[in-house]
Amino acid sequence: MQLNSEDLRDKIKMANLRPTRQRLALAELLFAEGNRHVTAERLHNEAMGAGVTVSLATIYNNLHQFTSAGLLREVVVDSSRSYFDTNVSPHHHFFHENTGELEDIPRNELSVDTIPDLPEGTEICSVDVIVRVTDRRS
Amino acid sequence: MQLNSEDLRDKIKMANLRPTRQRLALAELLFAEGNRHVTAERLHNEAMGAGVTVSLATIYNNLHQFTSAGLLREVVVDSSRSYFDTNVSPHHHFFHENTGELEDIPRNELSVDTIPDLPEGTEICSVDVIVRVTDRRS
DNA sequence: ATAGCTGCAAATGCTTTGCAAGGCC
DNA sequence: GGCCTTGCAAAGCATTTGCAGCTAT
Repeated sequence: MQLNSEDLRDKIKMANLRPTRQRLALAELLFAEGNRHVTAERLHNEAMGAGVTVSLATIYNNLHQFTSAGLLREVVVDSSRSYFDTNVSPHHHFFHENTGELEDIPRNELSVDTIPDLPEGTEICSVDVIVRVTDRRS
Repeated sequence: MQLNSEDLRDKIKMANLRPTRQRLALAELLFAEGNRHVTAERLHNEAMGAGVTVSLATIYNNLHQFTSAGLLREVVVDSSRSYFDTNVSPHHHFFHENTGELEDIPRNELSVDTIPDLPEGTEICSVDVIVRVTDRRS
């Protein structure tokens, strides 16, 4: 999944968002190649490193706008940080407790077999599985 | 699982913690009857309501001490709040997105069947499944 | 032109910390 | 007495908000 500037522009337009300088730069970092899992802070650092001037507030704005548009998915793994995943298809995660890194579990490698009876009057919104791992002998 | 004051005192002593007034009161609220899922704020409110003077800092101290002692388990479901579960045996959860309520999934009603290949050099720390539900038609 | 974006700084909300006073053994 | 606990207020952090100025269309 390799996207060029044109593709990114389209992707943003289809989400009814304006292709501003900052937004394009963030989209580039997020979607240009393969799947990514980022925190707001990390993305901010990357943007700065890439010579793009973006404020942290704008990072948050855009991450949430992308999420609303279905271009990103928010993953809750750590109560102190928010992670955003560029892979929006249903799948689960490994979370490295040591490094704070998030990694996809290939779709075919994990599935939830029995679906429990739901509480009265509710419907499933999503099923999230997080396999927390640590370095061996730590 | 009905515990009286003596049982609670023992439980606390076994965790190498002192049975102070606040700690006993919190243990009472948490462990006296059945399983519970609480946030620090909720527990604080309950304590106040029960006429027990406890500061929020002490609530956090004790929740973490109980957690370290294996009497509680922290569950990450919402990036803005921490939940503590009095059920420390392995099990999964329903999370009501509307109410912020956490509920156990009976052990036999959900299991993860295929275990994925772990990343190199890591070992499983825990497997957390959260079934997020919303009220029907919301 | 105008509706949407952006940056900054201030505000927020949950959680943690520092430290003096108090309580358990 | 000594050490663990507590409470308060202040600090910390990630995230959000208000608002004036900027920018796509």
